[in-house]
Amino acid sequence: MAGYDAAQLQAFYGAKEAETMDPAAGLIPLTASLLPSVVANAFGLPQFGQAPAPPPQPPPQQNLYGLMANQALLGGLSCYGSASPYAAPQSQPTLASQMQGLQYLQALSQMQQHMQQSSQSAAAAQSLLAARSGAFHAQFARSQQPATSSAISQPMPSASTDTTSRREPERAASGSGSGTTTSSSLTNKCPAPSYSNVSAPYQHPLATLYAALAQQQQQQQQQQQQQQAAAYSAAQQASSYAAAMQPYANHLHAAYAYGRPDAAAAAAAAAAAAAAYGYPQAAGAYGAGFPGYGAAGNINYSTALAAAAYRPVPTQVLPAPSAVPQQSQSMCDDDYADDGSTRAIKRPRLVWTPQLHKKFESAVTKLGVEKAVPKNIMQEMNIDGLTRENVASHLQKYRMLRRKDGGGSSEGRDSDTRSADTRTAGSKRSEPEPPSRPMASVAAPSAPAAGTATPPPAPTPGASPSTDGASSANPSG
DNA sequence: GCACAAATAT
DNA sequence: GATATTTGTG
Repeated sequence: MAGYDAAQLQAFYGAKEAETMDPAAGLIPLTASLLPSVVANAFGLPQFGQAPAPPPQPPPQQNLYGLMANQALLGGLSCYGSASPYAAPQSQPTLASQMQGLQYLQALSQMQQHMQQSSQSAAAAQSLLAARSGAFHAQFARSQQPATSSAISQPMPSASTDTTSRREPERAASGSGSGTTTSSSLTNKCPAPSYSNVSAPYQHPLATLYAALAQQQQQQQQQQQQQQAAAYSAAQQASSYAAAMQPYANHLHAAYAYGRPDAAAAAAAAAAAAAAYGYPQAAGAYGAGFPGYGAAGNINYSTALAAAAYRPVPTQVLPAPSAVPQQSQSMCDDDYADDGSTRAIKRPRLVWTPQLHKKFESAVTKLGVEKAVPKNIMQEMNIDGLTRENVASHLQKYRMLRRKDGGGSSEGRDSDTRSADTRTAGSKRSEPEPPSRPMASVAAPSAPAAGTATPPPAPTPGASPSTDGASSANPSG
């Protein structure tokens, strides 16, 4: 968010809220400093600093969301509905005619307080989160004995009682594992439709996941900085594609970074999550195992982990496509087109982590150049929530890089398999290109053995029920 | 419906 | 600008 100098703003707008501002902050968010005074002036309302202190928020209930959702970690998450704790308090019955404006100001005040408190108490909150998460996880594991889904994908039961209508990823219909997958799609990023019983803020489904990855990234960066220095240079020479993919090694999309650079909080959350869910933190999620970084020989690949690398935490599922979700509070504005229509639901941005990319590469290599089409790759990868579009997009980039790379070495594999069979509509641009090289990075195609043999180093947390129900569906088998 | 490339969004 | 999603075309 753009910051504005408080002094300048006050000088310019004649704001009288100096006392209420936090001088330490220096930069005051526009929404927290400028708007209140403007609104107040416009409506002839009391100034920000004169407004009665907002009532203390009721402590979050010991519900499932409360356990997992740490307010300190939710600063930037955009999925706040009207029931958000940041919403205007409903308890100032006087001055009815001015209440709306007043409440608005109070809401802003609260929001600012939250922002400040969040950053200050992040560490403390984390320890609490860790403790509670651990306790909860054990408890949940006990109550979910026959759970079919993984602890990663289902760290907590849905807050909504309606679990019958869930929106399967489109690939489910494409035949692979329809009905066998237990997790949700990437699109399930919205909170429960009913906030009535949820006092704690909604946790972004991807938050825990990416937080965990962030933690892993931090640890590994420290551990591997030295190795990478040497390995990376060597890898670059070996494969320009690997070099092109370098950003993956450290990539944590900002969109999922809680909206603010609170790395400490994220890391702490990751630690808590890792502890609670038995993430193999040592099994590098970033960098390690990514071909081209020297650790190729030691893939230490985990299907569950790879899946977790992007799979959301399905705290809630969307209504079935048939029942077009009305513009209810259950929907995030960010999920829809700007026109506000419920028609277009934006797909959450998928980050292709090194693991994910590795699996992608393995699938491509295994399938061969000819059969490496989005659908096949998707099935081969057998990752929950991954859509054909995701794969297609990545494949597009993958091919482009390969081409750009000069398409040198041809590992060939079964390139001879080229037959019209798979070339349904594609005969057109089957590029007379050279066989294509498997990307030196693929180096160890057999290592992960991706789709077929998955049994990876199970996290083996005493609590977590299973590594991943996904292992169930093995489409192309 | 699928694959692909280009356009668009973040 | 890089990366991912969406759209248009065959």
